[in-house]
Amino acid sequence: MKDKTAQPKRPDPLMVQSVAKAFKVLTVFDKRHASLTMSQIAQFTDMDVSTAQRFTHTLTQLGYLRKDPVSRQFELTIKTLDLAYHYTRSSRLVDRAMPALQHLSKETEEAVSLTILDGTEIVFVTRYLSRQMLATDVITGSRLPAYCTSPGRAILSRLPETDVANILADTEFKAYTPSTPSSPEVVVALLNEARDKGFAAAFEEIYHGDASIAAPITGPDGNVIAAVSVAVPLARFSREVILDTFPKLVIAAARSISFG
Amino acid sequence: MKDKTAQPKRPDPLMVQSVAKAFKVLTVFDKRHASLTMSQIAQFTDMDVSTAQRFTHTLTQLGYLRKDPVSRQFELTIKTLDLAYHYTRSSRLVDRAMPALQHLSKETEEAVSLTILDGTEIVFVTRYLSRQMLATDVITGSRLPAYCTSPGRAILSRLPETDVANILADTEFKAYTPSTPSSPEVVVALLNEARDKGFAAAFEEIYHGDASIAAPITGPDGNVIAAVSVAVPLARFSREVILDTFPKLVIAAARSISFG
DNA sequence: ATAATTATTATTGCATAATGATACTGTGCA
DNA sequence: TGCACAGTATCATTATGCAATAATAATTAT
Repeated sequence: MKDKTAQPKRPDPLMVQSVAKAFKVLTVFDKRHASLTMSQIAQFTDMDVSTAQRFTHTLTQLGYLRKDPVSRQFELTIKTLDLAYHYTRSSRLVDRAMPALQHLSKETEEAVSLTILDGTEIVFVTRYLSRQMLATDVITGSRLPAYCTSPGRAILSRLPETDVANILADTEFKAYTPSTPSSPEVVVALLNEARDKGFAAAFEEIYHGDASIAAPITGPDGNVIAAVSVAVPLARFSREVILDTFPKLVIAAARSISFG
Repeated sequence: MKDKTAQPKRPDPLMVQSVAKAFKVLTVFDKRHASLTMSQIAQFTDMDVSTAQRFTHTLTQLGYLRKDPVSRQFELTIKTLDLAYHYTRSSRLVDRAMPALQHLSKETEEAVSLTILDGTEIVFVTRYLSRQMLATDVITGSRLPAYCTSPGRAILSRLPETDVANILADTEFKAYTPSTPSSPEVVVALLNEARDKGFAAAFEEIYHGDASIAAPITGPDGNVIAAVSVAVPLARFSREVILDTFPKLVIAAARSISFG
């Protein structure tokens, strides 16, 4: 660089571009794109082919991708579980939540979860299924929109109003079912109700036939950090029985997990 | 590069060094090191401090690390679950295994797992716990040595002898309990038995009071690709009952999952 | 409270790692 | 058999990532 005043400055000089590219390659793989050729990877990531060659080679050497020698397609490897494992294993929240989640799982015999808010979504950190609820599309790591899930609303109900407004502003409202809340105003009303009652309830807002009850978990400083929830099928419980049975159990679990 | 004959050639010119460094930073976090300062990261990864600064900054921008503003320590974020989620979600094996695992979970009411061999270890891909078995240290992503686990030996029993010899040569034999196999010879004998019977059994080889039964899952070409297992506590079942009850269920599940 | 020490952040010149272009090789198909 | 396309290997170029270091902030010792 000869004349620095004439050259455009790097927007973020600390950013290692190659790392961002590597994750761009890794995150192109999902259920719809389980296996991809190098040309496809280059295409989807908008990289030059020789750049895609270098990153697929590097990620393969590191063990996060593998290449099928016959079809010449790349796919994620089991090593991708390692980071998630270390995250879960090093989480004090998960450690602290285990006994209460197990207890709640035994009490309710339904699907019990610990979830964390991330942006406009909740992420399922820990899940205990039950013999009545094994066939589910929601697994550890699954993300669902916060606005139309009981854990999401449980967490949002304890956030400052400005935070909630920002999150709802960034939220894409989509009618998963006729019961999905359709606007920020509707959600805010539900949040107020959740705050008043100490728990959030959702009936068939994403999946038909599914209901769930969630309560917020707070950290040592009183701020909300997660939610504990129970998912139950409307095929086996009426709305009244759900609202009479589960909230107190979920609230008790959330309280025992909360710090302070 | 002026004179290429004089310059030492890069051992692997396609390798993107920065990506390897980024994963070195990410994988320094585990249960013992849940939170680390930038200086600690530099130390553990053997990097210069300004290099550590760049990579922690980059990984924070990408969302995989977060920095506690008070303690100035970095930790993994929930976004680390994303890759694992995409891996699990895009796995045809997991898709195919789900119904059989759920069925086996209901039949047995014990901890049912799908595991894959990776190097000398098995990795737990999918786990169904039961109300009797909720408190466990083994979660999705956990790794255990193949040589002293029933899924590990189920898989090893179907591998070519040279592969098995190499894996056992690379294995660190450690006496987790008095029942842990102590040498390759002992393991090979157990593998022969597993091959003969079509399933592997392990009694208290890693955890006291734990037993497990596993059967290998084969791919379309007949090669072993995974194992399905059930873990049961010796507190509730005798050795005889375990060996009489579970093998046929696990073998049936493995068979229904196997391709071809 | 202050000084010393340590850690972190910001900045810079430069060497080389990463880039894009492209020649070469391999594969599939009409 | 020839062609089209994908993948691999190589090369000149340059922008990125590097280590050094100054400045700043935080922690520790007095």
